[in-house]
Amino acid sequence: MELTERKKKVLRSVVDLYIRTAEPVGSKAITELPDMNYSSATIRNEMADLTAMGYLEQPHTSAGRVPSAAGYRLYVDELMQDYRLSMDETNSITAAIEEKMQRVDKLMEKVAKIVSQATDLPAISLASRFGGAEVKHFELITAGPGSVILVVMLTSDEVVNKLIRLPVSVTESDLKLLSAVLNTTMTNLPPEGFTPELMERVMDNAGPAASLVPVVVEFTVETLQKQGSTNMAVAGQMRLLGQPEYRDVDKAQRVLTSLDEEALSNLPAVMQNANGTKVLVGPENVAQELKDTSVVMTKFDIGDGLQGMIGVVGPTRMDYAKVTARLSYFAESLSKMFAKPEQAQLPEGREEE
Amino acid sequence: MELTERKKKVLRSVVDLYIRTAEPVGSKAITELPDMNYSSATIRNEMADLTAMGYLEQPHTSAGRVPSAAGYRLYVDELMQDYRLSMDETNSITAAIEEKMQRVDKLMEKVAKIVSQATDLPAISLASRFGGAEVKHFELITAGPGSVILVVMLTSDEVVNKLIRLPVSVTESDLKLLSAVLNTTMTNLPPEGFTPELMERVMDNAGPAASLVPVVVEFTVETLQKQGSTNMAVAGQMRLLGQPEYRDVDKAQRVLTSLDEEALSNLPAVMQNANGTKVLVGPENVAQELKDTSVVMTKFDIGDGLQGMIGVVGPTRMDYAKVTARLSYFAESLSKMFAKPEQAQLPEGREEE
DNA sequence: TTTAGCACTCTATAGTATAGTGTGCTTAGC
DNA sequence: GCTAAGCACACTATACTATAGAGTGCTAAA
Repeated sequence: MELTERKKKVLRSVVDLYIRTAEPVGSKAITELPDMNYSSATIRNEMADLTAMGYLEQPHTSAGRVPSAAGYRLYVDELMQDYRLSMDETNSITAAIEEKMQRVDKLMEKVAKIVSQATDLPAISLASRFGGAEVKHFELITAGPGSVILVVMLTSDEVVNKLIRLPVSVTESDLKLLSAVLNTTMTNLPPEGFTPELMERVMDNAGPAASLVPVVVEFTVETLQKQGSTNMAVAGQMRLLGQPEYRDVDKAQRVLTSLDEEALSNLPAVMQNANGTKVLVGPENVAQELKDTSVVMTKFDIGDGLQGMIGVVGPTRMDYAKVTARLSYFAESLSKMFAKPEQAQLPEGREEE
Repeated sequence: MELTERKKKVLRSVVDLYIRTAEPVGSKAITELPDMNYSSATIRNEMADLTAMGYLEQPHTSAGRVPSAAGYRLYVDELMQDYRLSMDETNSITAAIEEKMQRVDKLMEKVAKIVSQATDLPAISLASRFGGAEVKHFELITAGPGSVILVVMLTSDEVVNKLIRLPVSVTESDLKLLSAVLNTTMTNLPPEGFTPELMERVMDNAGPAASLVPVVVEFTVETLQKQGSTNMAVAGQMRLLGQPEYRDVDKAQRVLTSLDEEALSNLPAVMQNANGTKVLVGPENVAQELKDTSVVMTKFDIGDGLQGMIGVVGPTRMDYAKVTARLSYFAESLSKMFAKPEQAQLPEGREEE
């Protein structure tokens, strides 16, 4: 059977209506739409065809139609009308983003919160690093008797520090010597490069401050390894409860629990090669718990080896047009913000507590 | 009417049973308990008395009894049997805690997660600072052309840093001069001490690196102000959905939303003068959304001017004995952990991204 | 090709009957 | 003066039935 223009129009109307009402859509409701000058019988025939083609489903014989996963897919790919963001919406998104954030994890939390607010759905945001960092520069500073501050600057221009307490005091010149040794031998190395042999060699040359070396190495390796990790935040989980398909507490709990348990960690993989906004309709989701749920995701650029992603989780019957529009605008605004040099303070280390 | 021993025993049994079953408790159920050698009629009389005294409530004429808020209060204060943690429980709690954590906010997240797991209820954890910090030491380090790393050590022994980018290069000796000036004039000051006049005076003496001063001051003041803030984490919100009293999605959503929106920020105030574990039964809660909900909280010591608190939110019909036992054990273990010096690495600044 | 008409299916809702649980009260026993 | 047994009464939860309403599919006519 061929998918005529009129069939597409009917399908779009069904999806639109179903998104609005969450109730199965009958033929009469379609005829009442403006721009639909056919009788309900005609629409019924078309709907019967669409059902046969797999785009619609019938909960039971005498109910209206509901879009199938394939129906949503077609809707998202071809039929959906672009949703235009109102000035109010863009303004509030922009305002929310402009608040400066200095630490990636805090930023991700904030972003997830805002996205969730903007879409009234649970939102995920994550920042993953591609390519590991190496150490660019070591510095050791005296900080009172028995205390030394280690400052490590990475190739990604992030700066981390650690307070080291010693049983004995070391002089400033001892530290200077050690710093020099560290900077000549231990910079520009991947975490695997910090072998016991290297450490031994450094300790032999490090002079009186040699006892510091193991602590320095341990901290550095740990830091480098953490560089490869992903920062993820989930926000607004409970907004899912507002959706009629989750009046069933058990169902809601299943989905929400899976959101919490980082079953989402495979989402970045899905986005790897994708560009722009990606929509995963129900069964297209890998995670079993999300088979009944749709995910909309989009990438944005943080710069400095960081790849950001924001996404939203909701019922398959979510307002894809609105959600994708907001998400895209969001991603764009974020990318722009990080491109502005005076705002791009992000990877500069900043410690709160 | 007097509250005889037997009445207390009946009340305790009713609360215990109701906690277990979440169903109104009838007189027959009580008689079937071991150690209850009275007929149902006698129990009925006692229950009628307890109802008259306000400790029990009747959903309707021919239903069993349910504890009132006053009933729970009495139960918590006097009747509750101490719950003994099993080895398994203490072990799993201890194991969970021993994982070292370096940053307060991350630690609070982790703690909230564990507490929620241990109690199967939503959990809150927070760390609030009493007494503001001041700057103990400034240090400026060159980090390649046009980049300077500012390291600030606070009186609390926390270390924070910031990468500053400059349009011009400054020499190491310029930075040394500036560091010295900063250390003589701007240490041991509260945030209000950083007046424009002081800043001007410092800039006059700072030599070629004077342009750095405004950035340094802004960052320092911001950091000091953040010291006073509270770190808070909520975890396991969706566990509330497992409780039968929250089968009603709307009710669950109301409570969960209030958990999210930091309506809990006044909880620390409640704990201020309290010692040990504190239980807030339903209407004793200040927050309107929690009137139907009980909160159990306890304090723990992080040291270094930080006060920790963990708490759990659940239906008034929660297992107070179990929850308070676990919470107290938790708090104790955490306090102990922070008291051990080799574990107490917490306030030593550590930056991830 | 479209549409009007109609019989049919299915659901949601209200109303009714019934079994079961629990109470309060009265009365009898210790 | 307690305690217990018995009984009428109250109320809920559950199943069952009837009914209205919405929507369909099919047929036949325009």
